[in-house]
Amino acid sequence: MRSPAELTQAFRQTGLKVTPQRQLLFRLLHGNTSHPSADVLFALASKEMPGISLRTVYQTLNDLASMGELHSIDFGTGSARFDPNVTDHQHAVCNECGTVHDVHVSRAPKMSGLEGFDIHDAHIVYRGVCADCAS
Amino acid sequence: MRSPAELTQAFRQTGLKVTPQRQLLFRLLHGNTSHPSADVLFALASKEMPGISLRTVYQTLNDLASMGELHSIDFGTGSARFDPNVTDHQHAVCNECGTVHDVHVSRAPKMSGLEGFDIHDAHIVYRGVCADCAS
DNA sequence: TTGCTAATTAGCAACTGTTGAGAATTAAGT
DNA sequence: ACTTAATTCTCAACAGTTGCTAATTAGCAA
Ligand SMILES: [Mn+2]
Ligand SMILES: [Mn+2]
Ligand SMILES: [Zn+2]
Ligand SMILES: [Zn+2]
Repeated sequence: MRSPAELTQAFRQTGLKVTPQRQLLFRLLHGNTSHPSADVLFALASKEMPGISLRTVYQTLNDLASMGELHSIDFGTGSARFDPNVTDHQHAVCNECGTVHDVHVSRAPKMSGLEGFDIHDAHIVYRGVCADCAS
Repeated sequence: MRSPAELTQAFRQTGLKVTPQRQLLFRLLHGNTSHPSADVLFALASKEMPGISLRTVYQTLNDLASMGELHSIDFGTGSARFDPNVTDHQHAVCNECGTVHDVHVSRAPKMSGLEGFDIHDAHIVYRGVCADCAS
């Protein structure tokens, strides 16, 4: 995801308005590696801007996602997680605390057993126990 | 997933009863490679047994899953998909028609960027367009 | 075969995460 | 400042799944 300043330009160029609510979310998301849910972002945003609506949070997240600034990922944990890091990487999910960590694989694994399937994307999810929870 | 006959034994040994509803679901699931949702199974079951409850379908699926006979997989398509094939394999999901295909990878891909994470499971989801939808 | 009892079923309400709709507000170009 | 389309907020609706409970039933034992 680009910086709040760059996003401001991008939004205006697309005909989208830049509101205080959106600016706040730009700030909360930029460089955020915690893969927050909409709920968590709503809680964070509410601290700085009481009265902000959860609907607005969803709306902004959806806007960012459809602009390709954000990925919405469903790990099956009940709610979608949002990732401002749209560079190629994979994830490790802790079964104990639910945290999502960024990981990398050396090379995209080749698959077999399916002819003629045009792969657009491959996503690996590792599940297990993170270092913090192991102790 | 084991055969309906074997599941009958396994259920009784666990103190679970084997009802006509469950036997029907055993049959519908055994060897099924379509990764059906609860809804689809409910529709199939309803043809043979009108009046069967969606609740019962969920209950049986949950029982099978907690016995390890079935995997419940969330591909983010709105509803969980159930897979009676519990051997190690991966999946390819078509963005057009939503079908889920079984695929295999030659070797489990090593991840980097995270120390001390105890990996219990790695699941790869390939997304793209299947051969049928490409034409 | 019959009876007992705990498990199961069906039906429906409740729940969670997310989206739809619409009136009031506001960004931003003129 | 004025205009207007976009946005916000509120609240209802939605989908998938689970909780609850009275009525039914499987499976065991007598
Ligand atoms: Mn990430
Ligand atoms: Mn499969
Ligand atoms: Zn952990
Ligand atoms: Zn397809």
